[in-house]
Parts: sequence; C-alpha cells; structure tokens
Amino acid sequence: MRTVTRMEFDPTRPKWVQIADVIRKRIESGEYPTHYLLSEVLIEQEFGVARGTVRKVTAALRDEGLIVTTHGMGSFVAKQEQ
Amino acid sequence: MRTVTRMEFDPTRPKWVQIADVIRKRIESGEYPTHYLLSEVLIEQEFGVARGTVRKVTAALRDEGLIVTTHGMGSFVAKQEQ
DNA sequence: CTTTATTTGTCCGTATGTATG
DNA sequence: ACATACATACGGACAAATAAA
Repeated sequence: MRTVTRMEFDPTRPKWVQIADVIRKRIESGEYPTHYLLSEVLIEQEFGVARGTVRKVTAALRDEGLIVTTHGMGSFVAKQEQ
Repeated sequence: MRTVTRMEFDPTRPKWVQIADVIRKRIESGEYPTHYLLSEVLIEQEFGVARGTVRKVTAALRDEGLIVTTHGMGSFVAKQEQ
C-alpha cells in the first residue's frame, strides 16, 4: 500500500519548496531516521508531482546536507548533526 | 527469434497506454496464461520503445493486479479473477 | 562457494510539447 | 519573456536480487 499525501499546495510558493519543507520536517523530527531510504518515484507518487519537481526537491535537500544520493541506489537520510 | 510488433502508434495517445492495452488483451484472451513470464527487455524490443516507457507499462499492469513483479526475476501474469 | 548472466530498481541527463502565473 | 509544472519519451549507467554455471 502506497502512501499518498494530499497536500494543500500554497499556489504562491513553488511546489518543490513546499515538498522539501515537508520532507525536511520528517527528517528533523526523526520520522525519517538516518539511512532512511527515499526514492524519486515514491516522492513522485506520494505527492503526485512530476519527476522534474521531485528532482528539485532532492537537489535542495542534498545541498542542505540532509540527504546523500547514490547513483543506482537512491537518496538516504544523512547523519544529523546536533 | 524475437517477435517484433509493428504497432501503428496513435500519436494522440501515449505509447505506454497503447502497449499496456495490447498486453492486457493478451492476458485477458489467455494468450499469456497465468505465470507467463514477461520481461522488460522483451517488451522493449518487441515494441521498439525505451525502457522508461516499458516501466510505465508494467507499473500500470501491476496496479491493475494483472502482473506481479519480482526484482531479479521478472513480471509474471497473475491468476485471473473471473 | 564463486562467478557470471539476466532482470528489475534507481538515478542521471536530455529533449519535446503543453499549460499556467 | 520567464519560471514553474506537467506529461511524455529517449538513452545511459550503476546497484541489487535472482538464478544458473
């Protein structure tokens, strides 16, 4: 069973920013622990957005050092600094 | 010898939808019986499309419960309900 | 047990066309 | 004109599961 998040997207802010916010919170709250594996396809399906949008999300989280992406594997949650 | 289906792709409908239609009919007609093994590569070759397109086809048929996919093995036709 | 081949899973980059704000 | 976003489609590379040699 796949998860579907029905977000109320704020039309004044890009979707990719809003989705990144959601995932960031999940990481910071511990809902997504270290090494939790994300995949573009799952994000695509959960939020109902296109691949290009998902890639902007992962690029942003990667830039923040929250996730690490490996070609052929996926993106996993990096160890949190506190 | 590999089969090559020269489909006249209707330019107004996605290739992956049209290919899924063809395979769905083969399953429903019994041409592809229960446990018949499909492979992405063969679909790719038969219809002359890219793998990404094939994966949309299998994803659709999987969502419909027509096939079951196993990593490292392939997709096989699920038991039909009647 | 090790190696190899096959197959699916995933990411990467690119491109085209459409639509909206 | 520009950024955002969707949908489609191509081709490539690497990772992981499975099965066979």
